[in-house]
Amino acid sequence: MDSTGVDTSLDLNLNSSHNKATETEPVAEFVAFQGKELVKQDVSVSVEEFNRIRAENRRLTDMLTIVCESYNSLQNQFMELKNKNSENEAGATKKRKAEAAHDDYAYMIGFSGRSEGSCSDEGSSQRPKETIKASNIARVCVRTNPCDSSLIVRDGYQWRKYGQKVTRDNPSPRAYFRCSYAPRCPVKKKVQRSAEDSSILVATYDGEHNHPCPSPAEISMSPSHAANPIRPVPFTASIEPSATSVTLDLMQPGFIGDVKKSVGEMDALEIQQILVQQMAASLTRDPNFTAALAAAISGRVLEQSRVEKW
DNA sequence: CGAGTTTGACCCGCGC
DNA sequence: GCGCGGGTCAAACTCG
Repeated sequence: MDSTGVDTSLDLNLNSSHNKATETEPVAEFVAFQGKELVKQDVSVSVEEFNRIRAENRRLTDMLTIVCESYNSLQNQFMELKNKNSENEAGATKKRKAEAAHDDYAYMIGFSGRSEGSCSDEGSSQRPKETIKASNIARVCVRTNPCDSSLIVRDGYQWRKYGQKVTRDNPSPRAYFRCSYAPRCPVKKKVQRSAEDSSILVATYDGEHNHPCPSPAEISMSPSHAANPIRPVPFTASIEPSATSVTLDLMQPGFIGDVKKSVGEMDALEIQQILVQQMAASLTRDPNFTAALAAAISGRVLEQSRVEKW
């Protein structure tokens, strides 16, 4: 937190004013004067501090209001899409186009999970090979900088790219990754930009890791990560100042189970609760977010105090 | 020099 | 049976 800098500078100013007084005033007068002055200074500093905290509190409240409004708007969009999707499912053909529409729906809400047979629409169109293998498919989307063309989704695991392909329904290439942390880990990951919004990366995880998450030390020991360091916490919130991307915390207790559950099986309240929990947990636990928030707030406070001085 | 990435070729399942 | 498209392989290449 940089906000301590504000207090330090204030203290230094106060001290310097006292020093000036001691140089010019006789001792007796100074003692009496300093007594009153100290009380005055304390009160004014306290009031200043109080006002500062009140302003900070007001700003944080405003920010919270904005976040809540954004969340509500997203929630409304999600409900609309959900309704639309249920209508589509009622009269939908089992062609790939319908499947793609369902995928877009999954993209919009940020994640989707499918357990085998839970999605009647997709289950029939899946290849048998996939149906057998894909007992645990989770989809995660991550908003990234549109200028950034790399198909890298930082989730804390070590991935080795083994292929890339341009698919028919999406102009952007799809990258194929295997978990390289454990030699026999069966997990695969496909990463592709959303066809509708190129700033959204859609990662599809296939399978379950048969090993514990890499520890921070192990991640940092890895040469590839030393060159391109990633945050070692799996699926944690990641907020980049340039891109302002938020990744849902999929390793939260209770979330994995929900990911495995089909979206259709989750009721609105359940989804809402999960989203709220994930948003709150992701924001509060991420040190980058708290640091960025602190920097922004302290920056504004400093700017305002400078303006007030003028 | 080793590990990771790129990319064209190949394999396999599905739909017609 | 054939063509299409997604997924995987593996040699060449890159980078630290």
